[in-house]
Amino acid sequence: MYYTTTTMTWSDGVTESTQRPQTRPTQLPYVPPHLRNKYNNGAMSSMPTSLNDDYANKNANSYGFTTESTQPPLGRGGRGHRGRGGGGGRGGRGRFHQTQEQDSYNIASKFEKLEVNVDDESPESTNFAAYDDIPVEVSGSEIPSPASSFEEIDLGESLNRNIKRCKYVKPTPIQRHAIPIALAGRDLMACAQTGSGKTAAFCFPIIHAILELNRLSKPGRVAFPLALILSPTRELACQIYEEAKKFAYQTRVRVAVAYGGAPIVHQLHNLEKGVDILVATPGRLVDMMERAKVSLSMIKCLALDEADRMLDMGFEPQIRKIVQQMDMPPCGSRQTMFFSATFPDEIQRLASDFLSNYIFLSVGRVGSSTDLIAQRVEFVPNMDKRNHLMNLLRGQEPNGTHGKHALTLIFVETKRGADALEHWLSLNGFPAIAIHGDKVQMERERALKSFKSGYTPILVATDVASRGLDVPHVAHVINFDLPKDIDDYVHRIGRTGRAGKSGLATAFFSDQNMPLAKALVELLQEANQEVPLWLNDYAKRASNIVGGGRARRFGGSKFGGYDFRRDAQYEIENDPYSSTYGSFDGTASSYGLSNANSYAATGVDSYSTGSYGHEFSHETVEASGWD
DNA sequence: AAAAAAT
Repeated sequence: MYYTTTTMTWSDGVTESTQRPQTRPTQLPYVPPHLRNKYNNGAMSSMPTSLNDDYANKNANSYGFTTESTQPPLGRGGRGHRGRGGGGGRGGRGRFHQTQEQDSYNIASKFEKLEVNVDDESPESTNFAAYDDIPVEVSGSEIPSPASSFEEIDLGESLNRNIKRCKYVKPTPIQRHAIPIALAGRDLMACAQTGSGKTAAFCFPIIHAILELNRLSKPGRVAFPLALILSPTRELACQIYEEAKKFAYQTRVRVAVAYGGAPIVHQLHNLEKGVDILVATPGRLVDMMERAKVSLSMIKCLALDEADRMLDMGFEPQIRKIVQQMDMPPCGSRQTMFFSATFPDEIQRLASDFLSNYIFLSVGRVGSSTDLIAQRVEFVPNMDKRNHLMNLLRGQEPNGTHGKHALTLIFVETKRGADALEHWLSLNGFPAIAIHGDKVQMERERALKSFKSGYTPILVATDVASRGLDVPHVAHVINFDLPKDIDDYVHRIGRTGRAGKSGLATAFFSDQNMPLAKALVELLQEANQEVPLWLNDYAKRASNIVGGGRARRFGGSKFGGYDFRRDAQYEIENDPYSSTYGSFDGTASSYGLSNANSYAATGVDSYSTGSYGHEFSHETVEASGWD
């Protein structure tokens, strides 16, 4: 139906500088519980509920926000809307789907630095043509129209200036779609490969909204950030922080970062100067909140990067604590945005607890964006891995792939394994360095810097480096040990082939990786990669052993390009209270805003037809090639 | 059994 593919060229704004204060291990002052003051929670009743009331009023998607003053708040913690699950009853109710055509893009390939540290990378190898055929999937109610240019978006004078400074000429696909959604104040679940401009996609609207609020944070003992961005690793938090600072340059919007492993006093000192946007890892943030140094009571916007990691078993309790058990405004009276390259069903289900009537957006699924990455899988028994690796590395030396502009990233399973392999490579004359979570933060950052600069063009890493990290010039990702989870594989190989450049990913498959075989085969097929015969055999055997796994329904989670709500019919049938769809029908009526009304009220009527306004049907699902 | 994230 509306499933169209398109031509585009782009390159993301590659972040280069990571100028951070040097970290020194210091003793942190212990704060006994009775001194950990409770912050007062009031004084926000006069605050607008949406970051973007102004925008919301101009758009078709304001309900739930602009109506806040006269309407009850949306369901708290995502449970509220489920209570209304019984309402409605149309076939395919509350489900919608659309795909849109893209224009061609022409983006300056380099991010101009506003700071020191100039790295003379050139875009000569950027493969623009490889970004043809980027499919975009959007589902949700009343979807804002995508923007084709930054002029059209018009984020205001100072932001426009920064966009020019960054040499962003045209928005990337994720930016085209996500920015209007975010500006409309809507909640969002977005799938896109990191390195596709995601950070800018949520930073620009956040900064814009804060400027519109015209209520910048003042210095004080307790920081009241207006926006919170969460990251699963410290390095990624730093990276986002650096980018956000560039975007907020000369806007008077203050950005601060909070992460562990570095002395908290510096971070606290920075907070006291006033914070509008706080970028944080969960642990340190909780620490600061318990010390009553940060209150989330003023949060208007919450963004989670690498959201699927943030909601996995290890992280979920911390996220729930931050989002649901502290003083953060409830779901529905804040704006919430999730970004990730992969979004498994279970995680989508969890995430929907934190979202209110959200839009699902997926840009660039595997068949398109990872054509840039040539994937190879080789059968290598554990015993032979080191020798095999050495041959591989020797083989790429003559090609000049060992130079500054061609880095090799090797993933291993364990921290000990990372150290061991680093040591062994060094012994054999390969300039390698390891990064993992057992190193102190300073070593981690030093390793990353050494790798980025090409001083040690081989980085041996655990999954600490698998997500979000943007290192230009990674030409080769080697999965020395394959991960257990196919999504981790996706994130790992995503460290290469970035910014429109091509990359190579080699995996060493051993007997232990049997459980991964099936998913790996599916992934390779979807990415138009050659599937070794032996791997196919493994996949068949594995699927017999593992028990015919339909664990990942429709294989849909691979590149996240699949709104799990489409499968909700199962739950609707079985249990009306578990329906995620109740909110859509329910919201419109309980808020007294029919679609027609809201369109009329906002003067946006072009969405009500065809490609934008319609609900998605089985027809469109089939047309889009799933099932 | 493993990695990440607070001290």
